[in-house]
Amino acid sequence: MIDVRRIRTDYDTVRDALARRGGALKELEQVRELDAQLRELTAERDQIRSEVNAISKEVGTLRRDGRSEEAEAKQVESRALGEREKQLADAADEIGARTRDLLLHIPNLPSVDAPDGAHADDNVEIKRVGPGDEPAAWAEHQRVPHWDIGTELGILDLERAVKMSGAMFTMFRGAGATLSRALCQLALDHNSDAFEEVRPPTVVLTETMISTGHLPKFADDAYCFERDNLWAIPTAEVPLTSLARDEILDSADLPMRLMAQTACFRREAGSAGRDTRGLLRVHEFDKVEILAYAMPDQAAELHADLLRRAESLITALGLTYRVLDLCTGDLGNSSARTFDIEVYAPGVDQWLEVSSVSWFSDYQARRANIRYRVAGEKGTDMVHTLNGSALAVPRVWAAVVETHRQPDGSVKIPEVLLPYFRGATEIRATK
RNA sequence: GGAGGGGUGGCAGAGCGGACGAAUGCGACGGUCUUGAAAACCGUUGAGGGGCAACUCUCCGGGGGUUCGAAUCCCCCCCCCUCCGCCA
Repeated sequence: MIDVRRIRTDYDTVRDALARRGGALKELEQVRELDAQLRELTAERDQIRSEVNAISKEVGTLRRDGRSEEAEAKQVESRALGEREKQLADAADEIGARTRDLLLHIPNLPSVDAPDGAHADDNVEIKRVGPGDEPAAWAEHQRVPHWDIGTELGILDLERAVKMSGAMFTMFRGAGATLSRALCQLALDHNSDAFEEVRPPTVVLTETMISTGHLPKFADDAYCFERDNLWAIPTAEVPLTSLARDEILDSADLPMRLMAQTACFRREAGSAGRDTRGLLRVHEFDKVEILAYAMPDQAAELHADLLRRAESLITALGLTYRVLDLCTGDLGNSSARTFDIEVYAPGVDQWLEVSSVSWFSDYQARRANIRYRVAGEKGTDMVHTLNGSALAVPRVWAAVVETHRQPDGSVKIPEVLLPYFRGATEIRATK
């Protein structure tokens, strides 16, 4: 949520910032109008409440002194005020609810540093490591799509996954499952120097989904257990961000860094028919997420650190990648600035988004009511939240298998993963 | 799932219709004392909204109700504890 007070006091700046990402100007204007009404109503309501409170005190005194007739008269007076108060309160509640609902639908303001642009084509590539998608850089044996490699080596069983769960569900087998697990473990081990490992619930309440900005706007993208009013998380960002919900953190504990490996569930409602083959787009996948709560002046450095950490994993796996600075038009709803990491998968000849490293400023914190206090100082402020995928399994799995495929059809296991492979150094067909 | 007990400030814990934003204790902070510290003593100490301010409103798990007035009474829900049942 953006701050209503900013809408009140700095409307033009807010409007211009929002305009840069092409969003919700109508809602913004409505919020401004409703907020003005709301303040009038609550001021009047509070005035009446104040009178009622004063009268009630008098009634108490009069009754104690046995002057019940005078008390009676005061009660009648107060009763009349009470009716007016109720009208005002109802009106205020109604407008307050509408304001909040609008506010929940307004995206975050982009950072001044985020490049302008309308869609993905306008994202700015700021870095490229490895040969990229130069055709000459890749050998023939690396030009095999991962689903074929998976079948050849018996490490990917999509057919049976579909039998169990339907299209866009996956199953790794044998060394393929080991690879999946090894990737997660590598990511966790790699960040254990600074991040607390968490194993959160993967099914959460509606309120938890609202905090991160995944509801109410994007309900169609998530799986819902209607009978129990629970949602399957699309990313560990959801529970990890709610971990501190409604809490006031001590500045000494900031930045607070958390990481978690979880399954992630996505309905991919808008993308039927796209990337249907293989592991490029699936309904359930494992991911290691890294996340931080910070004070505003710590945020920039943390954002850079999260990106560095995500990059170094990709580098360690020997993959080619590029980093994009997302333009205002392509920014996620809650984000102020996002860097995407895309790895190049030679077998399918595609750049695959494997990590989004985002800074949410205080947008999520305001939704989730997460504040901090500086010891000895008065008052509290909203924290900033940041997060990124350290490693998302299926796409990285695909890129690893395609990149490291050998001329004889086997897949060489990257050195950093060897500790997790029980002595094996390559993946070969078992029969 | 069944029966009973409970949810109050950073923590512990009183209050069960008016003087309660809430006793008391602990903790924390400031001061006195001390070479320094401890102890003792004195004082301060929740969050949020509106208002230039004076000031005012809201919050005692959540929501609704009764009342001139609710932490206190009534209804619904949630959570925690104990016992029983079931169970990876």
